[in-house]
Amino acid sequence: MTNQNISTFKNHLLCALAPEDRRLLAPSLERMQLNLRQSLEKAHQPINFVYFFEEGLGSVVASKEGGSTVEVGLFGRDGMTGTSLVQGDTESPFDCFVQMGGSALRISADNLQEAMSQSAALTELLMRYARTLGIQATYTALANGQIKLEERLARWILMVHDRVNGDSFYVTHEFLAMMLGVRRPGVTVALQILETKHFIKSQRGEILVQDRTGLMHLCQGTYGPA
Amino acid sequence: MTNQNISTFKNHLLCALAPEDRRLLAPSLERMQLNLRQSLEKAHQPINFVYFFEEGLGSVVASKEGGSTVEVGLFGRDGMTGTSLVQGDTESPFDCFVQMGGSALRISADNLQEAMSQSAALTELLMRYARTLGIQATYTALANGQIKLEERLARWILMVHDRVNGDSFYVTHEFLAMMLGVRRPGVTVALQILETKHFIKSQRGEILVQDRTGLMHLCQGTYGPA
DNA sequence: GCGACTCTGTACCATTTCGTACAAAAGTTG
DNA sequence: CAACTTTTGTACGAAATGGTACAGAGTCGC
Repeated sequence: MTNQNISTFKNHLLCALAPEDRRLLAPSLERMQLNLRQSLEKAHQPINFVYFFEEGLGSVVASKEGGSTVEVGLFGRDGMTGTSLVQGDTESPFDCFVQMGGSALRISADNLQEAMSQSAALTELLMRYARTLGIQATYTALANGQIKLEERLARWILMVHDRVNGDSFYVTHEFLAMMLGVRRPGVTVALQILETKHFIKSQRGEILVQDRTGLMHLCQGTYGPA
Repeated sequence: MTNQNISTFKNHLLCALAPEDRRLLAPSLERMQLNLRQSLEKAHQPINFVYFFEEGLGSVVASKEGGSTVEVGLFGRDGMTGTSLVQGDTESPFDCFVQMGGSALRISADNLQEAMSQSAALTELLMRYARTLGIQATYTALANGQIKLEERLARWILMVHDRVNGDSFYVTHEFLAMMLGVRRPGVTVALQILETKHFIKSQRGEILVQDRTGLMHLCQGTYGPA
């Protein structure tokens, strides 16, 4: 990667690498713009590139026959796509796309695998992240099975808030409904409830987080061990 | 492990090992009886032993504050406990217990880690299984969010059927309700629906699978890519 | 065989969520 | 500003699920 000061990676994974591992990856990394809704992985299709997010959000979504979907993974500059690859598979059973635009450093699957074969520390770091994302999905299974829409919404808002600059972000009810796999008017009402409790402020296309603690309590431990 | 013909492992993972990897593990393996409801891992506590199931079923369950639970992982002789350990952690955020009694070969965490450090093939095999279990949990997230109780029940029955000898197995509505995280009478009614459709026969404490294909269709693709 | 216990079937009402439709509000474009 | 699009708010009945209670059926131990 040209002209990149390797000590200034914005991606947390790249940041956590030892200098020699950074040097190992750097030449293969290429900065890419992430456009809203851009597909990063398609279910059951070979993964060609892996993206280390710098800015923006990515979603992993699972869908049932008939098309309805739920988000099962969410990441920003704390993470990456392609954890399937990291875990030794060539593809994922789920789709992955850009939920909020931004930028990422991407690397080809081949180059990543090559680098992993050369550095156990790199492999271990990425494996650990793959595990983290898996645990997140497992908590999502718990949340989907056990808590109410308004509580799942609180959980989702927290997860996004963690991965975004500042206390507000932009998203429509329609989109939220897709991610949670619920009815759009249901989201509208649930947001009103959270607003009534003064946990958030919600305007057209925007959500402002006001009380993280309140949101946390709503999640009843499904937010994860964090 | 004494008196164990290493070519006759009943556990699919152990079975899939190359002879030298079997020889590596065999001395550390110890056959244990698995008693109903026995705890194999406790959330957020160090894992001391890993169990390769030969007979019986194990469940990974997640619970929210207040105690209600959902099953997020299910395995039999196809799998093992301790995938967290395999993935480099010392503990899991979820509980694991024996759902149907049987037997397992167990190994201490230390011995397993030692063996993994000596055999890349062993490590890769167990990693692959850890990934499989993660994917199963992710499909559970999809199922919990998108399909109805009677359909989730169908999915659960299929998963158990895959891991059990014969077409019938023993389980109470109460227990099923716990695993699915729903109300007990809801299970009773859902089972009646499946029975009406002639997909299963249900008697006191027993479920007999009659039509896998029918059950599969009900799952709407949440059963997994299988 | 009797009593105790476990498991299942059923009922009732409350709550949550769905499907759908439509109107109001906010933004965009010409 | 007018027309159009997008987003949000609201309403209504239907379906799914929850909480709870209780009766009947099956099983077990004595």
